[in-house]
Amino acid sequence: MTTDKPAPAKPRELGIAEQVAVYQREFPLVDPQVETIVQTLSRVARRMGVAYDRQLTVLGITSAEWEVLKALVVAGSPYRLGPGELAKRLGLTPAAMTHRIDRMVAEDLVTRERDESNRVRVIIELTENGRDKWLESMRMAAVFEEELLQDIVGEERTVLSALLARMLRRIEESRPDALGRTADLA
Amino acid sequence: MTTDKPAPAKPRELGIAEQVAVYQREFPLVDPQVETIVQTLSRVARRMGVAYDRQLTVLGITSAEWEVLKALVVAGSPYRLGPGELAKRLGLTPAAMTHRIDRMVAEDLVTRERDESNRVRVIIELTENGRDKWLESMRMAAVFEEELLQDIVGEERTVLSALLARMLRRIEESRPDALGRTADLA
DNA sequence: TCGTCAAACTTTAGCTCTGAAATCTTCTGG
DNA sequence: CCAGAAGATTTCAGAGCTAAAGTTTGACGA
Repeated sequence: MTTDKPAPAKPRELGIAEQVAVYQREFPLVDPQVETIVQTLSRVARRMGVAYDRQLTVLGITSAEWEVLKALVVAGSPYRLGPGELAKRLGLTPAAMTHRIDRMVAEDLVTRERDESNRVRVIIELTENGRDKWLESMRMAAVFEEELLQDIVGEERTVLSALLARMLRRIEESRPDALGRTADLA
Repeated sequence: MTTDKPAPAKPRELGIAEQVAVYQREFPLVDPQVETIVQTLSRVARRMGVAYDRQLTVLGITSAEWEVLKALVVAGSPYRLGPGELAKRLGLTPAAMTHRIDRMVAEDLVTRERDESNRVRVIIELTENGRDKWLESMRMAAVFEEELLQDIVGEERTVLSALLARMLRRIEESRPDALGRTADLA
């Protein structure tokens, strides 16, 4: 999910086929089929991000805030986590988490209170409003996603799912430094 | 392509199946198959972005800079564009473009000179170094992408390509406001 | 009972990237 | 020759983030 909201001007973009043709022109080694798949997948993901952001804007929250809501929902009832734990799960520093929580408390998305059993700790808890926002975001996303897959029907969905899963497995099973290591690096 | 470089801590993440199971638990209306496809696609795209960023780091450039290099390469030889035109193509304000170009000139990725035939205009031109960096980024990306698709062979690539293209078409052909419009919005 | 240390969060300072608006330079048309 | 438009840059301000210092609270050995 992308993070920016203000769009100063919409960027011009080539179609996939044109884009791949340009890459071939400037870098003849590319495999057109591979490049087409990769470009299409990236672009679909980007468009999805834009759509989600627009939906969140309707709800009056940012994608950064949505990530926190999601982490709390995923944690399950009673939807509580400490700032440090949230920071770990979101890949942020504790400082950034503090600021993000500040905003979210002000917007009544979460509450912040000290843990009375161990007063060093702080408990961040989802509010009713915060949970409602998350549920509504899921409702909107479900509508969007069903429309996105409208032309992919029946068995095709199984096929698509399996192919994507294989791509993901290929990335995840490689050690991070192994993937994309170029033997012919300048 | 994501924009951040410094990773303060790697976020914890559930597997796709677990993630979908959690969503089902908290929001029973989700279609597990749709959600699996969407989550997998998003995650593959995210991993790709991380991989590209790592490669660019090796080259010593940021993804913001890479976008400028790409725009110039796409424009074709002699790889020249004005700041205003670049800003339009990247979806930035001219001010942001000026700053970005400042950095890139300092790093010998592009040159900035006034157009002698119309001295209001400025010409940004790719340097040899800038072009080399872009070519090298393509070389690394090609290796990575081929590995990414290693388990998808022969006819499967055609199928995957077609399915993704259908998804993209579904997004692009909808008017922006139509996609994901929720009739049951609170 | 203390004193010291560690843990968890917050605060502060500084950085990068961006947009809006003002400014500067140069060209063009009457 | 001047008014105004076009194009780029400068200035100012805001959002987010990190690193490092600071604060509060709990744990533990002497």
